[in-house]
Amino acid sequence: MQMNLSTRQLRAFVALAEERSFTRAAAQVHLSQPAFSALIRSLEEEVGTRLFDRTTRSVELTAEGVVFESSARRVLREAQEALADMRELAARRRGRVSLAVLPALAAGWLPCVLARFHADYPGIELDVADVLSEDCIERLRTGRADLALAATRVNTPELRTEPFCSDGFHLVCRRDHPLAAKPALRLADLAAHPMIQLARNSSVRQYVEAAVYPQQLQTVMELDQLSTVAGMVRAGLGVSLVPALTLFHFDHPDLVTRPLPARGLKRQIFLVRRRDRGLSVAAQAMYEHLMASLPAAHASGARP
Amino acid sequence: MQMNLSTRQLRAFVALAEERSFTRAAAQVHLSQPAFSALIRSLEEEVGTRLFDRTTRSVELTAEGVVFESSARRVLREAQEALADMRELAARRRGRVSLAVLPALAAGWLPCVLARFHADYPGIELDVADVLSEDCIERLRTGRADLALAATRVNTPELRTEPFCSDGFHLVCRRDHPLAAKPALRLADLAAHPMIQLARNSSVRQYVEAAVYPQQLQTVMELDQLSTVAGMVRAGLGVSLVPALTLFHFDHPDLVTRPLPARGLKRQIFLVRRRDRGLSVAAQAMYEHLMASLPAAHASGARP
DNA sequence: CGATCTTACGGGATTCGTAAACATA
DNA sequence: TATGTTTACGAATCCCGTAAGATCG
Repeated sequence: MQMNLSTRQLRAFVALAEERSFTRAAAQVHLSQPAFSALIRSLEEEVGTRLFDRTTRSVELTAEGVVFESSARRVLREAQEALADMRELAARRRGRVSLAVLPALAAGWLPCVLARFHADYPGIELDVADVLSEDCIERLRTGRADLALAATRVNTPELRTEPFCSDGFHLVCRRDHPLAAKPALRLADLAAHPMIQLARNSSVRQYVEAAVYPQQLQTVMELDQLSTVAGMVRAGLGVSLVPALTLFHFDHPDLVTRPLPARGLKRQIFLVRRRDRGLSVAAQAMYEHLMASLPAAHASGARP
Repeated sequence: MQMNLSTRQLRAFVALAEERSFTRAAAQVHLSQPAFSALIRSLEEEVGTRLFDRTTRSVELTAEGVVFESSARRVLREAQEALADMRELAARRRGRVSLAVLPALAAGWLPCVLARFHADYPGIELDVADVLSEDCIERLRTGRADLALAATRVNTPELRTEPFCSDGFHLVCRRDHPLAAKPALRLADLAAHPMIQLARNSSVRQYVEAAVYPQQLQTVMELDQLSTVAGMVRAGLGVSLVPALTLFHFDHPDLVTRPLPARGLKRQIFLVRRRDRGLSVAAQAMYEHLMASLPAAHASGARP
């Protein structure tokens, strides 16, 4: 009892039920009248009974046709809606993208980028998690994120990593600090000065420690939030070393930021995605948009 | 943006979503694998986007495919249900017939007929109105009845009448009445005896009056219900003249029923239906069943 | 007789299955 | 290399439109 039914048959049926004329209904569905007649006949065979009583002068629904009409209209409408929904997704007029982005990028660089994305695709919902690298990866793994911008390279069978941008480090100190005016600033110059550091599990800290190794820095304090770091530096407790993308935190008249030579100390930002499944249409649009919006190599960070 | 979508495509989609393998899904829908592949491709083109991420090793729904799946399943299910319902109607396993039948037929003859009909088509609902001829016709005209068995011939552009059966008349009297034993009973013999009559708007009364015209009968009483007539006759108030199909009302030891000669006094029962619309499948089945169950010409009426 | 549905039929597009090519683990 | 999907292609089928036929008012 394998049946087949097409929306064309249903459209023809509905048209005929409305027009009560093969000729007019055929025109409505852009078919010759005999072809239309055959279409109705095929539907009646499928259904197993006559749906219309036709004489040369009048066309009327049979009792069975009346019963079928409501079903036919409902099925047709739902099919059309389903298809229209899919086409909206395909046309990127609707959809949803979930991002997991390092807080530094999320606060400084991302807002303008997403604003432009939203202007291009106003119907696509955005879900941004501004979390540390580790959490970014976890969200990707559990499917809560489509794309992640994180600082850790992941090479598992399920995740795919590609370089996104690199981020030079800058010294942050008070305007009156000796290093603020030193001509050729180098990493080694920092050893003599007390440092305000970020927490050990932050990617920034790991980059810094790796860069000076085996040398060690004088850590006067460990903090979680960069805005707190800014306050401490302003208070003269020490200097700090942060990626260029986070410099907007230190945009203050009392503070000076000075770039360090990129070689040796440069953190890499990666774009990570799942390997097993492709990107949704919306996520693909986001991917392309992100790739076209790479932050300037040594940018001082866009302000929100 | 004229779209077309067939249940075959939806079945293929659902099969592939379940099986996650073109080969297995193709087998499930009885298609060669390449043909199946083309079917999926056609659906994806219709929808406007990829629905499956396929590598040679794995087939998975895309994000869009996941969205489509629920719609596809719903549309497919509703289409199948609609078609199954129609086939049940066509197979006469379900349906509904509305009859309008003269009370005489409805009480005496119809029950056995409908019992057999119901045994043949247990899924078809029956709606019987046991009303007088006039009402039968009215129900037909307003669409509340599919078929009517009435005593009046109707020849309008909307109704079609065909003879169904004829019904001879019988005298009903008490066993001790003079007419009970009269050898050759004739219509003229009744003139001398007081009659219990039915109401003037009943078809029986009209037949009787027409048959004796221009002669007149002695009307001692007019009643609406035959069972009341039976009581009156038993009480010795008079005799009565009723169609054979109603004789079951007079099945009593004190009463005698005697047939009158059929010529001159015989009422015709007609089967009436609408002219504009055909019969539903169920009504057609009923029509054929009724035609095959014609009451015996001079039957004394089947007992319920 | 006229308007309208059905049947007949030839041409063209679609779809099928087999076989070969291609891709990934 | 083996499994499984896509491509290639000839054949069968289906579907369309034109033209002729049938039917009811």
